[in-house]
Amino acid sequence: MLSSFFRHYYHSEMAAGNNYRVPLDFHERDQFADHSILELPADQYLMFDDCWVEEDPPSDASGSVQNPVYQANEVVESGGSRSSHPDGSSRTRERENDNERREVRERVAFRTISEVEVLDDGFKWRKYGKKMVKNSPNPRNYYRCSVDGCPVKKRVERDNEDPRCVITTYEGVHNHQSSF
DNA sequence: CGGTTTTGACCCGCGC
DNA sequence: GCGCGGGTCAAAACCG
Repeated sequence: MLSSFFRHYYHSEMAAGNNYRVPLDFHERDQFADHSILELPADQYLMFDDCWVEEDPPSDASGSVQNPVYQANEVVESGGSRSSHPDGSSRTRERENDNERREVRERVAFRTISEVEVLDDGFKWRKYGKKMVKNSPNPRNYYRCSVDGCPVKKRVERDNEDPRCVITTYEGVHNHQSSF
């Protein structure tokens, strides 16, 4: 399940007064351009359906929660069954037997209005690559969680159209706590 | 000195 | 097979 780092991400960003736009159904596409985008004001919380159940539940979510949003797909192992998805917002991609290449892979992408490219989300990241992307003057940066054995990766790039935005994509689930 | 960044090379899947 | 796009490796440079 998506875990606490998303929350940290949001909290830190909200503290900074930023707005979010969350792409839906992200994992189906390769480009961001086609995504349907949900915008939310900085004072609203997001909730990824089952994601923040573990540790410190909803003291914060209590209020208005906007529904959201996004949840990525195939998962597995380790968390045990994923709950089926409530509102049909997410894709269920039935890949029938995909050759057991099941790694834990969950992906979430955020588009954030921010001057800074790397936002502090409570985790330590080590950069391992940088690429120029097609149709964009901006490079894309690849990061891996510094904690050893942790499979989480993230990629950061500045939005092509609307350079005020930074697109951050997280992939995977941390196997440890954040440093907060 | 240990961890991180940099950066070109490499690798892999896909379409032609 | 080849080229292209996207993702990763790894060695050297860098930095606290």
